[in-house]
Amino acid sequence: MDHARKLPTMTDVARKAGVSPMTVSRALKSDGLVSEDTRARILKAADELGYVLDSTASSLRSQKSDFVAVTIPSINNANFADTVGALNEGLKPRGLQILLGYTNYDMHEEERLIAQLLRRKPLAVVVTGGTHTPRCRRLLENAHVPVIETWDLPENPLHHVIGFSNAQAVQSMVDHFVAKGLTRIAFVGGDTDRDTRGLDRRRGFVAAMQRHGLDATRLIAAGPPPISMREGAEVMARLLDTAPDTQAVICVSDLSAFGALSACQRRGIAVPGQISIAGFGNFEVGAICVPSITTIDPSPKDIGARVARLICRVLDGDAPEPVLDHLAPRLLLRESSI
Amino acid sequence: MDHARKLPTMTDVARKAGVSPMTVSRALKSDGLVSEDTRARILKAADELGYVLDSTASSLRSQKSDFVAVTIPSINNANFADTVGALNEGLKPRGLQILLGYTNYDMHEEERLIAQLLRRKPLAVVVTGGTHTPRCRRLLENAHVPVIETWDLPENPLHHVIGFSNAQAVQSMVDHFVAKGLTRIAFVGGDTDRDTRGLDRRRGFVAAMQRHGLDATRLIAAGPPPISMREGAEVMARLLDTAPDTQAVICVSDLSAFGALSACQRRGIAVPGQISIAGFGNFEVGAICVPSITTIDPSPKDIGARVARLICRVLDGDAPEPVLDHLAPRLLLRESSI
DNA sequence: CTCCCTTATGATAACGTTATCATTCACAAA
DNA sequence: TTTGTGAATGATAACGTTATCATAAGGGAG
Repeated sequence: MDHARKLPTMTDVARKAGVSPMTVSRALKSDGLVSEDTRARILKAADELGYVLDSTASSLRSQKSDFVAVTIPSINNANFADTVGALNEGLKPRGLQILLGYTNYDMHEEERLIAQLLRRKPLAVVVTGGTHTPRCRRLLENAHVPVIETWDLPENPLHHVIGFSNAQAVQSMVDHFVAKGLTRIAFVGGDTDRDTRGLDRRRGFVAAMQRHGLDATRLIAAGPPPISMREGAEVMARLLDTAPDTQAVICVSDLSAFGALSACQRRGIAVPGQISIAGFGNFEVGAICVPSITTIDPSPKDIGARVARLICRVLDGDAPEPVLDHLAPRLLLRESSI
Repeated sequence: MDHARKLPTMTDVARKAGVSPMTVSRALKSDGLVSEDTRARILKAADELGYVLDSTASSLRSQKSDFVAVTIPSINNANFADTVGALNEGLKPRGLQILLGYTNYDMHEEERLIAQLLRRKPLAVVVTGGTHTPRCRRLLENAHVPVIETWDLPENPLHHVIGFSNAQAVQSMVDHFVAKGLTRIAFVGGDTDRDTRGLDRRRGFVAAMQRHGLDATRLIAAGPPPISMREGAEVMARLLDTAPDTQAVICVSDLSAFGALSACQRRGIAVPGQISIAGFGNFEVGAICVPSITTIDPSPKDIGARVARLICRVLDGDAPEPVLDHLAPRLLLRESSI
């Protein structure tokens, strides 16, 4: 491509249409303050020149961007993707553009990313989770921008929160199994502090088991996040070897739960006949597979839609108080558990 | 948050550090032309003020952004997510920022998106697929920016191409089944022109069947894209009712293939005993499920990595000629097919 | 016919940074 | 001593747009 050639500017359009640049600016943003035939002439000139507005200059002069910065742990996770997708849909009518970053489940990467994203002067910042490095918190506080923490209930919220308690959700799953008479329950998930949501789920498991006076030591580490189907299968195989009397397995996500289910199928272990399996996240695979997998639905799209609505409210000057939107994920009982 | 307060600028940092703004600018980008103690003083002042560089102003003045615009059909597709993830990794060392947009498998939405993204003056534009609206093509040509089409082999490339022939890949799958002695083969996929890659796969199926002198009319429409596991299951149920003598099913993606497999399992149909199933994309679910699903691996991460490398080369002034990187997806034979 | 108000347009300056050229100073070579 | 060289820093202007204020033309009320 010819990099050398200079792109046409508003001044070029103005000259061609026989008006001032200011009138071009007004015409392009449908100000209503331009006569119809002038506007038509300008649009025609712009089209013929192949003119494209320079958002950079526009943002600099008007001192406002149309960016919303968003960080998620991984792009390749249907839950977070659903949240971002719904957020994107909700922001589209306003012409807002998402600036997406992946932290790779790493708080320091999040810090680096936030520092980079803040340079664009986003209108709002949406982060996944409520645990951040001190410098990351400082950066966000200094930015004087609305911040929304999601997928979690932080102890010390930075600002707005739209999330749920991961620990509580898993406790409800434990309660359900215990009510069914199961006592030898294992938890499959990560044990590093990288995936804080995963750790919260694990904590919820331990707390609930202890509350019921049950042994909470069947904790199977599955390595660093993301914990995929493959890790779920490997870990389940290990569990079947070391603790074959296990009655139920709660997995940190539906993906690892599906892997666990596959491992059982390969060994001819009946699910839920011999062992019950549950996941987290209501991924599609868990609804379609045979048997379908009991899970907890955190409504990722709902989170995204709510974030979008909150951002719109804030931009309208509404919502002066920090919002705390505490969601309650639903338990979905399916075929994989008795 | 306090929106009113003005954020500190380079001038504020300069005043505090007792230097000129120009020196601050140099110090912040590690120009090497600033003495060590001056730089230290400046960084300290910047930190104390909570200063964050304004990329908008920087881009405007230097007339170059650090954006790479990327459009993909859907955020919630592990294949495209893998490509974007690898692309992101490859661009990170250069400090480039991906500007991501979702076309929702709609060429007109792609056009709208490209028009919006070009306003940021991206350094390069990466699109999925090789079919675009005329205006979209015009926009990209006028932008004087390197364009890379991926996941496809366009007939009339805009510029660079890093992709493969979807039709050819499916033909190799048909050839494999025919070599195994199967003749009554069905294709499950969309029939709208929205998902052009899906249509190409369908065309490849028809062409290969005809080449073998076989009946190519077992084409099962699965509605508009994205075609998910659920649609795969529904369509398979329909196929088992209407054409129970089908020996093999090739699905437009592993997701629909997994849905088809589940439908068979619910009906007690043996896979591959009674019917063989194949997918496309090498999604994780197909590798883990029981039986694992025969598929074609388009190496999404490889595509992303290659795109990143090409962009870096172009930015280095290398690669004056349009690059045509023709990849050859591999056939992965698994348990779901004889 | 004047006055005021509305509508359409223009002139000017400014957003925060950096490209570019200019200057200063120290120090080595002649 | 003069001259040359390089390193460190500063002064100025410019990137393309739009906020703001100013102006001109038209039209109805008095």
